[in-house]
Amino acid sequence: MANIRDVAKEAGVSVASVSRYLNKKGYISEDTKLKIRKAIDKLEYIPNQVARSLTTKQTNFIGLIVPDITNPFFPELARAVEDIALSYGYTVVLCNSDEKSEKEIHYIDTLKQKYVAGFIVTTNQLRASHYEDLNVPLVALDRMIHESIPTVSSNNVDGACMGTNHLLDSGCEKIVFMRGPKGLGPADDRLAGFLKAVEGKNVQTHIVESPFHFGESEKIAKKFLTEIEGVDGIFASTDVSAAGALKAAHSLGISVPDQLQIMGFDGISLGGMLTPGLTTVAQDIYKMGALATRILIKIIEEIELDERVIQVPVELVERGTTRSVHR
Amino acid sequence: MANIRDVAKEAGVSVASVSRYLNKKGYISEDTKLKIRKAIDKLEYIPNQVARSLTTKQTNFIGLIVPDITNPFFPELARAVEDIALSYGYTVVLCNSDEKSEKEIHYIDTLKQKYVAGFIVTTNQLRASHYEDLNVPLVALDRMIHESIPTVSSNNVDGACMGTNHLLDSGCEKIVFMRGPKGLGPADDRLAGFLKAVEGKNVQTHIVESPFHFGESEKIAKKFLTEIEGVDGIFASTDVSAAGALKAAHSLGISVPDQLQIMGFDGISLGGMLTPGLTTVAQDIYKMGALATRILIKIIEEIELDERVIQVPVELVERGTTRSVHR
DNA sequence: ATGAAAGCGCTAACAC
DNA sequence: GTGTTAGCGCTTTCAT
Repeated sequence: MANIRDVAKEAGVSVASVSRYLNKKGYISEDTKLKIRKAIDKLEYIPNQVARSLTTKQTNFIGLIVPDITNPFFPELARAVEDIALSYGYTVVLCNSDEKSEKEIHYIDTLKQKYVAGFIVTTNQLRASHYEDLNVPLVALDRMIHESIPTVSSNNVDGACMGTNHLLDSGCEKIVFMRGPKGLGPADDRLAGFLKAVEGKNVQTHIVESPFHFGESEKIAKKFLTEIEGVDGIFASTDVSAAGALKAAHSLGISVPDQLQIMGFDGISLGGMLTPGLTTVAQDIYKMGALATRILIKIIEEIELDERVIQVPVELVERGTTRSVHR
Repeated sequence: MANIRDVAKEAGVSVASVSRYLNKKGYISEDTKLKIRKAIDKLEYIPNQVARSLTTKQTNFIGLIVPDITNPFFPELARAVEDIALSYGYTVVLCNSDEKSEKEIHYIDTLKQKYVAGFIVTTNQLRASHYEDLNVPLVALDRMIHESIPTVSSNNVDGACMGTNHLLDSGCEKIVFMRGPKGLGPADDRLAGFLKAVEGKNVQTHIVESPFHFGESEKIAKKFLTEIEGVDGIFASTDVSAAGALKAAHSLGISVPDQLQIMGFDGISLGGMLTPGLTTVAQDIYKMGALATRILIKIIEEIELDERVIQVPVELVERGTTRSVHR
């Protein structure tokens, strides 16, 4: 493996020139450029990133922290992040925090020590102060951590409104809203949107808390579907929860969408795999990931940001768990 | 941020002693150990991994290469790998090759350059020679790359046999086997198991090729379900494919399991989310990931391996897409 | 425009 | 046992 010194020798120039050439910094004559290029080709030289990092205190790694890799929403997001990162020459390190703050801290510490270029964080187990002290480029994705940190998320309030209205338009009169964990940004916002949409309307509503987890959601849905009489609509804060609710309905012999309509939120591909297909408020997952990554890279490369907080619009995807409004 | 020199000075010893202490190499007296420990505590010293890597040419990163992060099988595998890796002090870099050999090469090159400790590869876009030249610890997971490379996989042949027999026992007389991509180890093995199981039995069989992708599988299943008369059983090589087949059946108004029984292979949690629940040949995904990681770490740390090729047993999980044998 | 040389923080020979 | 010191491969002042 050739190193920069070999290249310099081969080209008959100094290592400093080679370094300048590599980093496109400072002036070098066309002539030496050519010589260096030739030497690099000949020796098949590849710069050693580790050595470089030691001086620059930076790598081209981007840390992506997700709370639950087995929730399909996050792999879909990760894919987008990875795509964009790759196209800019960055490599993403996917870290699954399992919703545990120790793991999150561990990853942040480890990666920071390794001079990661920045983080994209889709979780918020930690207090905002923890991130603020970080002193490494950071963008929050899906969930806002703190106003001072650039954030890309969906318009959760509007999305939840939209979903609720669709349920209302389809004739629901007794809706259970399965809210996500308290204190979780998107979960709170979706609840807010729901409440806003039902306010003053002629509907009975119940709010039930449920984690973003299939099995739990199924259990919880089964419970309230048996305990509460006449529920004809469920709005779950997440597609995974909606899937649980759908499963619960099936196992109770409740027919969807005839007796019960179900609305999800996320737009993950799981929704299309279920039967009936899940009607959902779809986020533009790819766009969210892509946007967050572009923003992070701008911060890393010290390019001015146009906006620090971006809300990506959502879209209603009608499938089989709701009755068509148009008939 | 204190460095090793600061610690040495604070403790009144040389940097070499501190280094020895850190790496538990060579002898140092209890006395200096104590002094060093104190200095480290006082200065809150954390060794710089990058500097360390520059000399040792090794990091504690493990590269995990998966072909498709949106296929839930791989996140579930990744979770296991990550768990174990973390417990041994390694950090996993999850790379999604998207089944493209360029991306796979890119990741391997990039990470190798960064002195990754080793790779766990669950894909095989590249020729075996590519991996052999790698000269970095490597284990193949789920798919065998080459006999010379330690491998952890499921017993795909037996699993497929088991699944087929269950279909046969449940009364299937005309089975379509949806085989995975040709040349893909597990796909070929599962087909082999199927063929072995049906051999000499009184069944009609059709082999259809389908990628491990929901949408494609659905389309393909729809096609053969309309074209081939009287199919009463489908064995899909993957749960995701099975999910596609189930969806196809539903949309054609074919009732499962009464008219058509479906068997999957993988045991991912998606199977339980569907209605009816997917009967499947379940791999012990967590165990596979854990085993592969332990083996890789042994190779990295130059600990003797007991076995180089491990087949993890599979298990039949009966859910609703097949009729119970026991009635 | 180009080169010499001093680091970056650590490891590992080698000497004592 | 412990210390000195020469790298690891690169970047970056500072001269020239």
